[in-house]
Amino acid sequence: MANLMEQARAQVLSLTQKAYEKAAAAGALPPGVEVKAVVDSPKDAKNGDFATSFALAGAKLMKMPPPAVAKALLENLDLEGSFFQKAEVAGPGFLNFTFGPSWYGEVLKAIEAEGETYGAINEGQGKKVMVEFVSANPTGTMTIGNARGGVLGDATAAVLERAGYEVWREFYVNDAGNQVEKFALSLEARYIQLIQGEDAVAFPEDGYHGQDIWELAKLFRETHGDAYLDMESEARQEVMRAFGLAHNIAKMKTDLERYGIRYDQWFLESSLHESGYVEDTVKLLTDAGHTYEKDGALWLNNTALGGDKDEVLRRSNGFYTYYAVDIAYHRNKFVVRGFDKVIDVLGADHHGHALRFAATMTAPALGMEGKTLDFLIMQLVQLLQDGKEVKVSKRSGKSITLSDLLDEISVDAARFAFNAKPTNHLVFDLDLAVRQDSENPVYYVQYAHARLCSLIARLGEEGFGVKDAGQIDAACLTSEEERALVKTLAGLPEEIRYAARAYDPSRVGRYLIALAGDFHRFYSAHRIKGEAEEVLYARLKLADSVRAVLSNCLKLLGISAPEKM
RNA sequence: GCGUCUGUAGCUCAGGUGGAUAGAGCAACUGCCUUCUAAGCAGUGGGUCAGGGGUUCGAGUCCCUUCAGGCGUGCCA
Repeated sequence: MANLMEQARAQVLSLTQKAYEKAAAAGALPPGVEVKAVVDSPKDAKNGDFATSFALAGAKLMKMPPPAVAKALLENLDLEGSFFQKAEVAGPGFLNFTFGPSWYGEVLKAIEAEGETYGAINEGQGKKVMVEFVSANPTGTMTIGNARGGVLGDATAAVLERAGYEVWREFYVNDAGNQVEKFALSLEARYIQLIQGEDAVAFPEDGYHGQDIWELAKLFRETHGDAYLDMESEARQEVMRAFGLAHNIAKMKTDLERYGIRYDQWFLESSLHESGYVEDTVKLLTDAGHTYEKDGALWLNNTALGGDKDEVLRRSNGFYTYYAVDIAYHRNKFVVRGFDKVIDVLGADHHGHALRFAATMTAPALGMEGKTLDFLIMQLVQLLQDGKEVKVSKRSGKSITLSDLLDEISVDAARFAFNAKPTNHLVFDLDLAVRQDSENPVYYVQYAHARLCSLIARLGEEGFGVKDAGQIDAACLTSEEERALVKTLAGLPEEIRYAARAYDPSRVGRYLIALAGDFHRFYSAHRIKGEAEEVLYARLKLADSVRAVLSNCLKLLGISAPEKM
């Protein structure tokens, strides 16, 4: 798991520190000064591959002008045995370092040695982390918002795996509670209306008005006929609820699999009720003095735990609230199943809940000390079609569903587009996503991969196979385009680290665009076929490394890497 | 009101712990295919980083404040 960027950065720091000590010993700089220096990668390639602000940061303490400090450092700098072949003073006092050929060779060796797992780091150290995402209500179909949540959750999980965590993907199925009752009532009403006409029975005021309920009722009638018409309402609702849930859950599984998402577990909310775990959890909080009774309901004293308001746990009608069940569910995740870290991917309409809930989880009675619960809150998706906003609303039944979307655009395009930004407000332009041309960045990246495959195959036909990294001469890779390409390749492990820390897989998407861009520029500026053999083999190896990394990262995001386009 | 997210090019967005001349894609315009895939490349134009203060060698980035917008603030989930 080589992270050559990190190693190089550390080298700059230690080389500079040694140079300072040597200069101080020689009397060129004042001794004993501790400098908090920063090493970064200059935007402009003219300023080298790495730069340190050591002289700028230390100048004041040393009571010398920054360029003079930098000059003294440079005079005492020894690059022997390092990745660097050159250092110079520039600008207001930066010390700039330039890579030598050995470093380029090392990068290609690392990619070859690690193959499909190149970029992997061990930040997670095998810790168990659960990513819970989508968890759409089984009372309806999945929306564009779920499409985004699906990609965000799945790609975050993938990035965490690459960062060394043991990841579990989970879908929480809300197959109990108020919404499910409304769902059953709505289905029942539609069923009766189908048989006896729309005026036969009133549709529940706060029921689900969507077309999908009609279709579900029709399906029920096709399966069971009119036999349930004369049944007692309560029993009929129970049958219809079970029928509707089973159908919708199966549909969600199918749609998500089509979208490239597979879960380790579909966790049923009802199981928490059936096992008595909700009741036990509430009792735990009550015994610990976190609750009180008011107006016939049982309340959680959440303000005492740091929340902004109290929450009802058990309603006056005796039913537990979603809030109570959610506490039980999270206790199950951490205490029963032993996850060290849990990430919940939620829509922005849940962020108030997330803040309150985080406060609740600090209650010592729940036994979650040392555990981490993080929320990944995404802003809602704004859908554009024909340049106008399409309102997404489940209640009106007018939403565009995930399966509608996948009928329009490819899984690759959808996954790339929804992974374009971290969690903030996202504008999804349907017309743009549908277009299969260069305006769509996914094709820019895939095209680079296809181009490479074709190029390597063509050379192979002519007898030029890709050589081992140890057998090529990396010193041939001297042009600006080649150097930029290798540097981008070397940056993947760092990119994975940042993406994993920030739960931001969109970084990988942007990395792919950058890498594809570097390759296209290289391809336009240089040729491989027909060059002198040393150069040909070095460039061919570079090309093959780029191909491997593009494929690797595309697959990480659940996007295909086509060999032809 | 309070909480929270957001405000960077005409549009959509990047900009680790503060660093050199604020970037990319799209859109507009101009070039480049007898040579490994033109779904590509090169170039031109485009900015009060929402406004105002502050911190310092140095601020899009940190602090304070004002303004504008999304979401939340249910005995819903």
